Amino acid sequence: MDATASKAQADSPAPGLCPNSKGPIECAQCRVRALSLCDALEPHELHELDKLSQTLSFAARQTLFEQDQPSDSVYNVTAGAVRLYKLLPDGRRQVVGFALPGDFLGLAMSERNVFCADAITPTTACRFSREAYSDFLDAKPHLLRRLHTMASHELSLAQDQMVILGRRTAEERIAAFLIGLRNRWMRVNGNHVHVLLPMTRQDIGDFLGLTVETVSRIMTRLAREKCIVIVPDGVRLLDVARLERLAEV
Amino acid sequence: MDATASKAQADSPAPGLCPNSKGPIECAQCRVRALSLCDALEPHELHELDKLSQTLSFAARQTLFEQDQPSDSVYNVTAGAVRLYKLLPDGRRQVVGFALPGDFLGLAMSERNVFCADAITPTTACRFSREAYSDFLDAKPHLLRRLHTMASHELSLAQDQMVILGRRTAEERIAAFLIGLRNRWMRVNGNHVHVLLPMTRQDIGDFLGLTVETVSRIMTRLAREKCIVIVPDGVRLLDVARLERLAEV
DNA sequence: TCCTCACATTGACGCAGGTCAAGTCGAGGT
DNA sequence: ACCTCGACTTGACCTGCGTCAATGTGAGGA
Repeated sequence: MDATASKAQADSPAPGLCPNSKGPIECAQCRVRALSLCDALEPHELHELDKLSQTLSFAARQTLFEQDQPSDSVYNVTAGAVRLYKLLPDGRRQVVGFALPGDFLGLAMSERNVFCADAITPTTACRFSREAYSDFLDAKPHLLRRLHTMASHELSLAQDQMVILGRRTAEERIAAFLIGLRNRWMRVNGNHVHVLLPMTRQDIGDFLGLTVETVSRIMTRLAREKCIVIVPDGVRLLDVARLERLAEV
Repeated sequence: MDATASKAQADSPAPGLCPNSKGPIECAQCRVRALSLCDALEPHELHELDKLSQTLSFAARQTLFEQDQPSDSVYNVTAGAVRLYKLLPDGRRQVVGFALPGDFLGLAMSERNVFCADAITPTTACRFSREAYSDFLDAKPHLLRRLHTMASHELSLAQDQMVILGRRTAEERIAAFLIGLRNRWMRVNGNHVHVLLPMTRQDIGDFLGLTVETVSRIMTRLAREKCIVIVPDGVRLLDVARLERLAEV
């Protein structure tokens, strides 16, 4: 995850990005292609795409883009983890999602970003200018179709999250979060029980509509009840069946 | 709103629809066209669309479609109001949205419905078979683009709702709901202060993650504080500025 | 090696909103 | 005119989670 390149960048919200100007990785060799939008493309199209994209590295905490700013780019996350959140005027925060490798940021199709995005861990992403991306889409209706399918899927996930936030207890929220994240990591690294949690408890709380303290208490309780084990970089799931029962849609 | 036709139908979840088989209204004359997906079409395309669609009437409480059932149709609501909701196994309910005239149901692009939809008031809607609709889309990339823009917008609204559910007080939720609904009705009927509430308090509660009692109490309080007036079919907004401050972002 | 600082955990206590229980009101049916 | 039934309101009480405060922990820096 290219720590040295990331290290060179300021740990500030100022976007001091570090273009690798299309380093060693070509779209055709991309590790996360099968997970992402680009999977809809033919080899010759991937080559076109190569020329439009730029590989960037972000240090932990570095901003990809900020809410309400003009949205001039779209991104495909290739490594690391990104948190997406909205801020209220008084500082309350709602995390609307976490982007993992293979996830696409730029479904929004609006002039300005509707949320902030910043790297949780050192992260690499493919950047496309919105203009080039839009032209490319116009030329490839099947890509647009795939994009629309992805947006529909996102919408459905957002609605599931509405159920979680509106109608579930703290314990159910944590269970749903762990199961959901496990299923997403499985696509990336295949692991069924070891769930990486690169985000802080605060991030989890802001995603689930809970406080840090509640997240911590519930996780401790689940651990005490032998449902999970808390490990340095995440949790190991012991009783997946019980968690799934709690998370049950 | 064709009460007699609706009346003939069972007040049950069984879909006993009443096709008007394209009665008096042609797409070109449709009152809600400017608000809806179809606005992206040329006159000759509207004529094509006519042949694919079917106008249906639904009685209050009648089901348009149910969660997890195969999704064989998409709808464009032309009159009335529809509630969209998800059910948890234990009966808890989360309303994920309300569809008003001009709204499109069928962005989901999935094999099965991801939520239930039923009419709140007598409702009319244009129905398209998903197959015909999908073929039509394939032939009209600009329509797909418009659809994708709509889906993106929906996604953004769903994320706003996540903020409401995760990080706002009961009073702020009600204020945001009233302001949001006012803005939507304005597009339909132009009224700035009279907000129709065809849905029950229970529906509002299930949308905002509150109980009926809390919805009722907060509305009474806002009325006592001369912020709104509760009228038989909805509310009249007296202090829009204050509501907007409460609802802020 | 020790210091620092952000993150995490834990405990004591408070309150917004949930729960339970009466009413009130109004539209439809007979 | 009366009855019914669902929607709405209101009050009294309770509780899950938030708040506040103290403490633990471990990675990075001097």
